[in-house]
Amino acid sequence: MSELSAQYSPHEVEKKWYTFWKDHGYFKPNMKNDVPMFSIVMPPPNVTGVLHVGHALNNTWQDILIRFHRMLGENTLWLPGTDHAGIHTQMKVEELLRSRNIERRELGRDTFVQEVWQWKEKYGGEILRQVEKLGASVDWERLRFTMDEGLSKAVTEVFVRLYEEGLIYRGHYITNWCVSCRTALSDIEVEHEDETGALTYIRYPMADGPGYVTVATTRPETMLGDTAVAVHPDDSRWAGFVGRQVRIPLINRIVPIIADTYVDPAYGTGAVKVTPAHDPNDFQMGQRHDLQQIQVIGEDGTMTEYAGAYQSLDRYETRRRVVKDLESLGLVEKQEDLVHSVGHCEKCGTTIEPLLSLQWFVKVEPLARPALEAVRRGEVRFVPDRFEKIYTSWMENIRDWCISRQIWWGHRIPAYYCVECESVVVARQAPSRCDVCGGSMRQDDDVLDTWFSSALWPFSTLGWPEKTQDLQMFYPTSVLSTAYDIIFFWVSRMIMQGIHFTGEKPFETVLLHGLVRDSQGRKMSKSVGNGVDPMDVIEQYGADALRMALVLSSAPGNDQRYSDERVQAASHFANKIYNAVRYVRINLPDNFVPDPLNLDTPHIEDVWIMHKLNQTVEKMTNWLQEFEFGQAARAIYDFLWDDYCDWYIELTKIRMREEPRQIPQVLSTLIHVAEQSLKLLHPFMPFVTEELWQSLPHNGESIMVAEWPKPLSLTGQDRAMEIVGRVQSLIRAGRNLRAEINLPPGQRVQFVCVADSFQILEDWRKEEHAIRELVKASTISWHMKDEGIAKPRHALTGMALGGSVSLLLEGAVDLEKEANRVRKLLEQAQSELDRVQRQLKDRQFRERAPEQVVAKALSQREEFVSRVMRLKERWEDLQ
RNA sequence: GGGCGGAUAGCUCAGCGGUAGAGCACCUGCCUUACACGCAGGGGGUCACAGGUUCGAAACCUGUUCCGCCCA
Repeated sequence: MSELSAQYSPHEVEKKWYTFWKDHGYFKPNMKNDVPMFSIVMPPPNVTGVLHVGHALNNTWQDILIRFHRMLGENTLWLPGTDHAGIHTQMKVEELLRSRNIERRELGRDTFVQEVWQWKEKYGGEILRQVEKLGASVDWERLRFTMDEGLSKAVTEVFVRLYEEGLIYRGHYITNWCVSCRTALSDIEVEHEDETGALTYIRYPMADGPGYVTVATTRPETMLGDTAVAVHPDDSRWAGFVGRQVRIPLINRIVPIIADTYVDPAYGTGAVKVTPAHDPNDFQMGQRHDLQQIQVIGEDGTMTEYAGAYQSLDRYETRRRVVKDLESLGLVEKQEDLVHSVGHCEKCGTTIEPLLSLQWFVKVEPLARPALEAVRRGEVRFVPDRFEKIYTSWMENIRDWCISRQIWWGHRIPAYYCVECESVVVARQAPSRCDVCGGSMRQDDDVLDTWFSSALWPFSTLGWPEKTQDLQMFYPTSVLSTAYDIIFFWVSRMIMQGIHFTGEKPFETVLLHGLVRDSQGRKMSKSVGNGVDPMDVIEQYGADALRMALVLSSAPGNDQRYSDERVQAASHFANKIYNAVRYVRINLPDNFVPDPLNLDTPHIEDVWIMHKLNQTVEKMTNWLQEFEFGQAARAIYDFLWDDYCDWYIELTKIRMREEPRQIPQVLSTLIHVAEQSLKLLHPFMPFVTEELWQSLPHNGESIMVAEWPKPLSLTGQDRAMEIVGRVQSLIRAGRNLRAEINLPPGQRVQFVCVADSFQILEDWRKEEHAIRELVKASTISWHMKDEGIAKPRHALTGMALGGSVSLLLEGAVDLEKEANRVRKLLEQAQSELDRVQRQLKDRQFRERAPEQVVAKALSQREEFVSRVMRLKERWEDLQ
């Protein structure tokens, strides 16, 4: 990049370094056995997807961890990959085909699946290219896809073993059916939303006498499939009715009245209609009472032949007609508005139809028990830990998992049925003939839930069921970083399958991030159109800025809002450090070789900045280990901007001018601190830090494989902090006085400084040059407080730590105004003094407060006492 | 109905036992040869409410109100 440019432009830089890193193989683990291991498997995004801001945040977090641990010298693996996303991908390709007027069923299964593969090869890499743009330092040689040969083998292996262990079974049960996707879904793929519906009270005439039973329902159309009416056995209102029969109107079926404790007597009339084929609770009642199951709604959401006159009508049309027809028979008692929870398909939003069908299930409870234990014992740790409770309560009430999906794209279920005798074989290899009768075998048409293969991701990607070197080396993985909304879908299932099949937990830490919302706090969504495309942001501000902005406003488990201003601020930060390094380089003679740092007789300013750097190193190392990325980012941001740029660099300008002999020492410190802080910043902003690190004298090929900074041992750092602290305070007070009367920055004026002690006077005078330049003084006269110097009346006086400073300017000072200003300062100081006095007079405080707190109060008292005195004197002088 | 999270400066958020912080926005003055994507200075907050614990509470405990999420 151009030497002269005063502005940092990220684009060419980011592209250049990613290629450099990749070509040098830095993304690969070092495969050393004698160093700690650190591994992450990337949560695989959908192949069909494009990167959203949530991915950007998650991948930034992972990259921070990976780069940090890599710089610590650990054997570090970040494994990338994508997920085949069964239903989603199938829908997408179907849509594409439809635009060419082709229906999936016309093509046939094999051709369609080929189409999807072609689509995947062509477009499926898009999201990975975006991950690259973000700067993710993943090992591309280990890229995996859930439908790769090896991973598919793992899926078959797991299915067969679970089946053999009796943990997978097939049966007719009520499942959540999406009439639009035409497939069964698991319970957690259903999203519940409150909707206003009508509660219809329907009279079922008694079949064996006069009268009727009134039942209430929100789904009147299901009455066509009713096979009983149920009441609570203890409900006295209905005591005489149990065992009698009613006639279901419209369909004219005679059904019994049964007693079941499931019925809530407080709800509706206390009598409920029972539709075993269309409601999960009714299904169970049906099992208990051996009721008939009559399916009146079909897979496509229209009525079946069992719906009589309503056959082929849409389910909602049927609802309207049934109510109308019942009304004309005088059988609708009333309709009430009712807000109730309605299930919707997570993928397409269609209202779920509970339907009786033949599906495969995983018996989850035996798998859940050890998974629950592992978390309870702390082998798997959630960050933040409150999510452990959410995990636990879900796992404790776990229900069986419907895993078959009536689609074509995915892992086909390795179950084979004999065409002749209907025997079932579940096997790793397709059997050629039926064992029982020798008939030919047909494979199950369905595929597995995508989450079934995702559950194996931490070990299938490393080669399981083979005992590969990768599996031995990198499993269990170190951290799984993901959003809290897929704890049930994914995290819990990985823990279950991981423990069951490898005998070990799949990861040590589950690190959870929140949702990235839009600037108004709304969830980003395609339909609202409020989504932010990270690629646009990168285009505008660079990946570093996006990363830094996301990290600065994130905390584990918390939602955050995306804001463009934050990204802007982060890009300004990139520009700031670019210019700081530019300053260093401009001052660097050709072929300058930094001196080894002189830590024996160092300059106070150097010790000060080195100590501040040490503190930053310590804080950041701790915070990164605790996954507090936001805190760590803030620490380096503040250090570089406030301490390094605003103070240290400004001080070096003066020192290099006033004390040319020190130039090599100054430059060496400037370079050292820049280099170390670039390393600290590197996990957050990899590109700009590499660019700048390379442009300074350095050892090694790349900052990304440089060593993570350690605190350097120093001497005299406490004194340096004290002195520089006082100097800063004095300079701020002096500048404040100038601003008070709007002095032009260039105009030099006289200052008088009065110290509370000789020590302080000495300390100030050590930094006399710096003070003079930074307050733009023409001259400064230095005094001790009791010297009895002539006190100039035409002055502005301000308070600093350890003394006071006065600006002398004949004619520019309004004495009355100054007296008022001093009085205000005095009042302030007095009230602060009172507060500390009060505290120190309290015996309880002196006895119970920690030593440091009392010491601090004591020194504050000292400071305020003398400040009050100084201000009093000054005020009297002005009278 | 159960559980969880949030309520702090105009906005977005950090702090989570020792005198209230940042970024942006606002006001004043500056193109001071690293940076105007900047510098210096400034204004602005009974830290939702009510009790309690403590020498000391924005922070810990209890309850209340509002907002959001998850589960049933």
